[in-house]
Amino acid sequence: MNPEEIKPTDFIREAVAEDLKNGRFKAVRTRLPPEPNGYLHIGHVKAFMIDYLIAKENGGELVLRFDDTNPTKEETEFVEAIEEDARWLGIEWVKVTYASDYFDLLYAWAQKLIMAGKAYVDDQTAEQVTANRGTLTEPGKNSPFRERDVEENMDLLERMKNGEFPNGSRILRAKIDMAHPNINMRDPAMYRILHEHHHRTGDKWKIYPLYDWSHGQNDSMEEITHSLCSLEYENHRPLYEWFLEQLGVFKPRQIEFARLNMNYTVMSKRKLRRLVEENHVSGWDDPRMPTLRALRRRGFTAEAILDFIRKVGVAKNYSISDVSLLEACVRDDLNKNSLRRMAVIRPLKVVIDNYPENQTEEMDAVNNPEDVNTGTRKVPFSKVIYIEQDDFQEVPQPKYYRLFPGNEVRLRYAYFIKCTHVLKDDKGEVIEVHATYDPESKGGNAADGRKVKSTIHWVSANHAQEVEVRMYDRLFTKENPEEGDEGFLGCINPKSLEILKGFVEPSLASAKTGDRFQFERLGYFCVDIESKPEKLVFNLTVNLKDAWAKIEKKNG
RNA sequence: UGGGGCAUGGUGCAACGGCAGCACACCAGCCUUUGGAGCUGUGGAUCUUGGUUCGAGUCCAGGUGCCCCAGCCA
Repeated sequence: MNPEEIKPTDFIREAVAEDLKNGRFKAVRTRLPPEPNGYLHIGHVKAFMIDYLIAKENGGELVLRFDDTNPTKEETEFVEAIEEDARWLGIEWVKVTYASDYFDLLYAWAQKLIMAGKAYVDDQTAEQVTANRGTLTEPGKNSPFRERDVEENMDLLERMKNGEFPNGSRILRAKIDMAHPNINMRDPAMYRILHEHHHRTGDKWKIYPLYDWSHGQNDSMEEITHSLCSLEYENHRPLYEWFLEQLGVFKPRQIEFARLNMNYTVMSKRKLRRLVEENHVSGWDDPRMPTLRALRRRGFTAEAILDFIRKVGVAKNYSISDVSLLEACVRDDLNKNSLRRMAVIRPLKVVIDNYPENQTEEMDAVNNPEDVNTGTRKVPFSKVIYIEQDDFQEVPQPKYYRLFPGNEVRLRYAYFIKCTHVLKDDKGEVIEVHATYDPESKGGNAADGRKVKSTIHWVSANHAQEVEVRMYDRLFTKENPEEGDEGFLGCINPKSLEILKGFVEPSLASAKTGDRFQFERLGYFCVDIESKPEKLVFNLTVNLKDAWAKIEKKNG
């Protein structure tokens, strides 16, 4: 599926269509404004797709603009990572720009505002500025420096720029209204002094613009028509528009939507960073993380993620999407598109007593029942096989119809077998199951037409390859990890990673990093980046739906 | 208590004054060489109180609940 096939309708698309119809804008240009200070996660995808698709659907353009106004936090490393992740999603842009590309012009615009008496240099300390801002219910107080004349303001700003003053000693502020009910309008800061090296402009600048003074102006300079952002910027829209009106420049339209939240995970950069830095996960690409690199490593496809984003929709409601919808999307994609293989991840040995000692047969197995074009393969069968521990019960629970003493089941693509007896160790654990097979049932159907209730998967002990299987579960045990006293670190799921040694059929020997398969009756798996030909490593992407697990749960 | 925003099944999103619908989840059945997939079906929602209207989830008024804003972060 191509991203452009995803065409939902929503209030933003309606607004854009209206703007085109009534002539407010003649074409559509949107921008993607990531701050290069972290890796992209699934929450970003929603915003990215809104920006990308709305431009695309309207025959417009998307600009990828890195919001690099804070040199203390941003790094080039993230610029590359973000571009790579966005490309993986299939997003296309007409050009890459940086907020820092516009520092010179922006400075000139600030001077323009000073000349118009709309901005001033404030010498108050940060504490004083805060104290004089007022509160939610009380108005603020004017700064004693608010009425400085134009010449002095121009001179001071120039000297701030040249590095004559230490960090924090002065700021440039817009002159609006200290009594405004919207706190963002109480003479917001435009420039702060920061003697910092910038990843692109080096040491040229000693002052850096703040978001409110940079973003809208950059939008205007690039003639962005629709500046789409999350709900928390709704309070900033009056300021966004004020600057543009004072300047008398091209005025884009800002529209806000609810960002993506998901249960059983955390999305904030700060929290994700803690997970990494405190070693709760192995890194930014640990398959349990919600980052795009992690999801990719885990085996999620871009198509599945895009499908999820489409199904989640766009609205202004604060909402928390269900991670099970994401899982449903990836199952849906992988069901249609992944090759089936047999693997046993919790092995139990089965000896077929009446099968010839040194015989091997090659069984025909379907590669993907959802896509006959993928053909078949051969799977070796012999006297000793492994089956899943779950597929045998010495004393069967109600409704359990897999293997148990006296019961007959089908070995997928092989024979019917019937359990005769078991061998146990000192502790009474079943360590070996014995069975007999029906030679007349080769391929999986009995000559006399009798039926079995269950089909189980298997691998031939002598032919199987031992592999590592990493079973993942949700990183947190609580739907909302942020709530409660212990915080998100207090509800990390101790079983979010389980490393198993399993056996896979021989055809998997040549599997390469990134290859995806369905291990029949278990789930979808992806070859990990740490996999080597002599030691294959598979990650669980998502399990198959498990009807038996539900019955078991109901049974208690 | 100032300002801005949002309230529809369990979750997310539709319905633009005219039979409240879709997806995921849930439940039941059919089918099945994956207890997968597929197919069929059931149940379940308009925050509240008034008003306008032949008719209100939608319009109006009041109430309630939740989210955002007092960084020289974005």
